[in-house]
Amino acid sequence: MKKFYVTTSIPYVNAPPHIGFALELVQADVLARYHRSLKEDVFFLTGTDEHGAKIVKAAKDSGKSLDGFINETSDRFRFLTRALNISNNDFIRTTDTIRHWPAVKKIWLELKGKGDIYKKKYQGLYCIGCEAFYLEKDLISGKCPVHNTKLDVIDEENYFFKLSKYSRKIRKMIERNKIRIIPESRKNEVINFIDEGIEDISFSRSKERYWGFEVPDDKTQTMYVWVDALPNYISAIGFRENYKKFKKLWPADVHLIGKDIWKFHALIWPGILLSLGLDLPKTIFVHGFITVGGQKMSKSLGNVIDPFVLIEKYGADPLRYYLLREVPPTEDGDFTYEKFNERYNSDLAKGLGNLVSRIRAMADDIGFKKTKDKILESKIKEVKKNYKKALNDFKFNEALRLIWELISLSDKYIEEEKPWNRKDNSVLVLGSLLSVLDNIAELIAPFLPKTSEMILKEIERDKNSFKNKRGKALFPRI
RNA sequence: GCCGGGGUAGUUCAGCGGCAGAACGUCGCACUCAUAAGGCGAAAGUCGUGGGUUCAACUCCCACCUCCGGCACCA
Repeated sequence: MKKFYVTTSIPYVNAPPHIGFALELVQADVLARYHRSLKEDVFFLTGTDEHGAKIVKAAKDSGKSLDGFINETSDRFRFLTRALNISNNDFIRTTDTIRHWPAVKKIWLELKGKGDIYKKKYQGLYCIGCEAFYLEKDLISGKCPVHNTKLDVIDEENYFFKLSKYSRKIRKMIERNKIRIIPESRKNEVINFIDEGIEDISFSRSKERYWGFEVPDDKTQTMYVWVDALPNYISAIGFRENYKKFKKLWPADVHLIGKDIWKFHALIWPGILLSLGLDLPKTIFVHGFITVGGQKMSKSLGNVIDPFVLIEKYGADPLRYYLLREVPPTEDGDFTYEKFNERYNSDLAKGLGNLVSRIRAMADDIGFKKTKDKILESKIKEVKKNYKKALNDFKFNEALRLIWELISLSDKYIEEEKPWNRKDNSVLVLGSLLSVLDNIAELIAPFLPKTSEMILKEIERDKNSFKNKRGKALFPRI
């Protein structure tokens, strides 16, 4: 049985989830559900990233205990997967000392054993307010861009990972599509980046300044985010722990990732894997951000879109539909309530919802005879072929567009055949239409799982009559 | 500054040598099974600007204008 291992990034729990992460979850979910429908053995992982100075600060600001804060925020992400009807098989947390920590520790020791981790003096400009290091070029007239204060020059010894040792090999793998990068345009970006010179990367911080796992055999240092967070993709599937599971699932088929941190996934992560002697992920899919009315979402602008509010009001499927149809898969996409309402009304209420409703009502009144219409069936075949191609290329919006062509054709067919005239062929026309609905339900299942089920239930039939009472509208007009 | 991607209908975008396309929105017509939904039709574009190549350019080449992204240790 073919396996399919798909992951999302693990969002940082310094703030509750916003609609941007909902996008990533939903995209990953379509892939997972689609590959399950192909009878592949799918494993879909998501989780949360919970270490770091910013988390400690966010917890302090919230007045909660650190544990309370991270548990609560991580739970919000877990709830989001439920609310969005995400079919993930697992949820990993980087503070998990049973599943995650042993793997990270082993990774550290193996990397060190390979001679790829070494100590080096590091000098940096540190802002106490931000609890972060700054580069000279990011300063505003020599001061912290956030606090406008002088920075401390800090000398410390950290552990570094020999990323430079692997950069040529990584470049080659990316260039030859051994790691396939979607969209293709990003490929140049990382190759360029590598060509500008790759330095070794710091894998630890001093304990006072960074909250995380302690470096083995060094009580003064904690592990820095890269060596802690990136390995979630293997710690969750039993790296050096559950040999059978790991062997089956690794390498990942797709890592979904936002455009802000994708480069680390294409660079540091392969570096770690090469050092460990493991295969590299097959595909890195990079999505864009959600803007709101063309503006970046931010707390200070007060325009952050809370996915829970939309789900509460309209349900998961309308939000899933919007994210998958309106947002270009690998570009930034815009969210406004106007656009959301427009999509909802024109595509879901007046399109799919109305089609189901009119077919069901007529079939109920007039009757139907199970059959297939040649023209409709050939369109279904064509749509299925292109749909498959679209999904292989991660073109979620295109796949949906194709399904909606089928919906539109069905409406035309009804108009031409006018089954409400109760002609001799009306029962055949309605039978054909019910067959189309079966297919539509199947095709939308990865995108709108709940709606798919509802359609199937709505048209569930037994020879000449329906089993169920006519339901209410799938998508009431807004 | 260097590298890369865009600028096509009111809007979002597709097309990338051979009569400018789709969807949504707008307007009109006819219908009534359906969620006042669906169908048919129309209006709507100097394809960023200027030059060049070609029988033919939105498409190829050059220059320019303009918007956006990347140029690592916040994640």
